[in-house]
Order: sequence, then structure tokens, then C-alpha cells
Amino acid sequence: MFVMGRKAHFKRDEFMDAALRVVVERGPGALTIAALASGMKAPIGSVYHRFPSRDVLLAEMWIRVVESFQQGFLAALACNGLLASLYTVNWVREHPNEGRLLLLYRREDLLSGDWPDHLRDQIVRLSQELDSGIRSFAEKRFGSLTKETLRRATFALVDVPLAAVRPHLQEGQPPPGIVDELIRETYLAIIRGDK
Amino acid sequence: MFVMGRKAHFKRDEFMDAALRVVVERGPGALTIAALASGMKAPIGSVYHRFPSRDVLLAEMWIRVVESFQQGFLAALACNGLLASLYTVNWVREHPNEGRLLLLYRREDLLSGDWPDHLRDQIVRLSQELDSGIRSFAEKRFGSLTKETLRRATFALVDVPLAAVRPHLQEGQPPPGIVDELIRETYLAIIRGDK
DNA sequence: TTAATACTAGAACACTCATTCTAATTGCAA
DNA sequence: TTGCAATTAGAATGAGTGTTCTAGTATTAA
Repeated sequence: MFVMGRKAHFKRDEFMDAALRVVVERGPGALTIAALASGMKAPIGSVYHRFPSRDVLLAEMWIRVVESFQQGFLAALACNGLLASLYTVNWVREHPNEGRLLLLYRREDLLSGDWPDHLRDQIVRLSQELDSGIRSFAEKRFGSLTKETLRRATFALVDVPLAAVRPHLQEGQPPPGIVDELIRETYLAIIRGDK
Repeated sequence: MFVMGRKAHFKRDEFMDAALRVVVERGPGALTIAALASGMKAPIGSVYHRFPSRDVLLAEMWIRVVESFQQGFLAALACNGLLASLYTVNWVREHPNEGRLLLLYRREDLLSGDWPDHLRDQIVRLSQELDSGIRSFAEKRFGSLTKETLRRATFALVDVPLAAVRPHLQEGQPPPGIVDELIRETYLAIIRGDK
């Protein structure tokens, strides 16, 4: 005989949403369990009923965002390098909160220690997927995979788009059109290897 | 009648040096007053004898580094834009620790609150000096100072160099030669406006 | 020698959290 | 209706850390 308990007021995802909201609005320093809970009018106990620790909650939230970004990025990259290079700015326009989280902060700003064990696999997988996407692009585009061509590809596909977008997120503004221009011009110069 | 007290074992600068060392080696999270003090075998009391609070100590350390970077950068910029664009990577090679502090972390990672009052003026001044240096470059180079030309100049002079260097500092390695190439090619594309 | 002073020394305090613990609810199966 | 389990509820706990406080020590002028 299976007996169901009371209905839940709060879902797992809602806690992660609330955490994201706190980080984006008030910074990682304000992200206490109490702030998170009171932000959704939930008691502290309910947080710990669903997540074994603060770090697990935040790590899962982080991974959820990385995954949602990376999936689209890799799809764009498989199709066209310039498209991938411009993907970041478009994604940020559609997901301003997730964008702020990913571009303005780092894992260490949120988690107190290392990745929780059962999530490390996921992070490794995500980072390998990104890496191999960029590697295969570099090889295809430059005809060879060396430290230099890999660095060049990473620069054009990742570093520059992030650098172009970040200042505007910092200001809390959506990236203006000039950002797309800067990314495109840089991509063409770096990938074509203009001198 | 003036009476001199005992000789000091520790100087103001040594505390800031020790703080920098801790941040660079173990991250901002490890930067406690106790860690700082024990790192230089000084007692906690001596820290507070010289600095009224943790925030003042760290803010002064930060400003010292910003000042040392910015002075050279503005000098280079007054002479030549490409030189300024390449200044960051060279400065980082000569000052790996200061580079890590400035490029890997932000004020909020170190200070618990806002800038201490008496230091806010200095920060405002520094940031205005940088701003006006970039503005006058943009105006000279593009013939007009608009939101777009300013953004373009900032991108080429600041955002891209930081983005190119950062991944290597992250790894704890000095930036390889390819970084200079990437910065130069980007600068030429962005400032000349190649399409 | 002595007194005044600048400094070292580190234990005690106060405060902020993450986490734990116990009790109170609530919905369903019987 | 009753009893069980899922969940809410939030007060109590404990660890970590910035700051304060009191005491001790070295240096120099007189």
C-alpha cells in the first residue's frame, strides 16, 4: 500500500529560479539560503528538503544555464562559425538573466567549494562537448589542429563574443547593435587571418 | 618633547603585498585577516594598527595596482593606439601577480561593501582619466566622438586585450606569443573598420 | 634609569550564515 | 475517520571571520 503525503507548494525548479533571481538582482554576495527562501516565501526547511546543500542547489542551477546556452551554441557552430560567434549576443538578448549569471559571474562566486561529486561528471561532459566542437571547427577551418589554430578559434568563437557583450550586462543594458558589428568584423579578421 | 616608540617590524606596503599574494595563490575566498597575517607571520593586531578595516586595506591594494597599470597604459595610448592595445599583455608578462588580481577578480570579490569614503575620490579620478584617454583617442582616430566610435575604441583598446590574456592567467601561464598576434589583428580590423 | 610612545600579540567578542532538528500540517489510502 | 508519509515551518546550533580589547615589549628623549 502506497501512501502519498501532502501536496508540495514548491517545486525544485522554483528554488533554482529564485536563486537565479537573487544573484542577478543583488549579486552573489546576497545569495544566502535565507534570502533565497524568503524571496519565494518559502521556509528554509523546504530548501533542504529538496537539496542536500546550498552548493548542490547552485551547482544544478549553474549547469542548467550552461546546458541551455551550450546546446544552441554548438548547433550554430556545427552549421557556421560566424553564426556561432554571433550566437552569444543573441542568446543574451533573449535570456538577460541567464546571460548575466553566465557572463558576469563564475562558479567560484557561487559555490563555496568544489563541484558536488555527482555533478562533476556533467560539468566534465559539458566542457568536453564544447572543447570538441571548437576543435573540430578549428581543424575544418584551418586544415590543421595546433595550439595556435585552437587558440585562434577559441578567441573568435568564445573570448571575443563574451568580451563584447559583458560591459553591457554590467550596466544592466541589452547589448546594442554595434556589438554584432564588432564581433563580426573581429571574426572575419581572425578566422580569415587578415594581416 | 617628541618620543619615538619601538621600531616597526612590518610596513604598510608589506601588508598589501601579503594580501596580493594570498589572493593570487589561493583566491579571494581565502583572503581572511588571519590568513593574511599568518602569511607574513604578523599578528592580527598589527594589521588593525595600520588599517582601520579589511576593506580599506584591500581597497588600497587594489588602487595601487590599478594605478600602476593605468599609468603605463595611458602613456602608451597617448603615443599610439596599437601600442596601447598591446600594452596589457606586456604588462601582464612583467607583473603576473598584479595581472591576475586585476584581470581575474573584481572589486566585489575582495571588498565586502562599497568603497571606503576617502578612497572613492581616487577611484573616480582613475576611472575618469581612463575614460578621457579613450575618448580623446576615439575622437582623434575616428574624427568624431559618438556612442559607436567610443564603443569601438573601448573594444579594441580594453575589452579585446583583456579577453585575449585572461584565459592564460586563468591557467596560471604567461600569455604566449599568439596572443599578441590576435590582439594586433583585431585592433587593425576594428580601428581601420575593415568590413 | 625612567617615562612616554609606537608597536606587537593574540584572546575574546559579535555577527553572519549554512545546516540541523523537532514539531506542525496536509492529502491520500484504507 | 484514521494513520502514514511528504512537506512545510522556523527556531536552535555551530563554524567561520572581522573587529575590539587588554596586555606586553622595544625604543628613545630626558
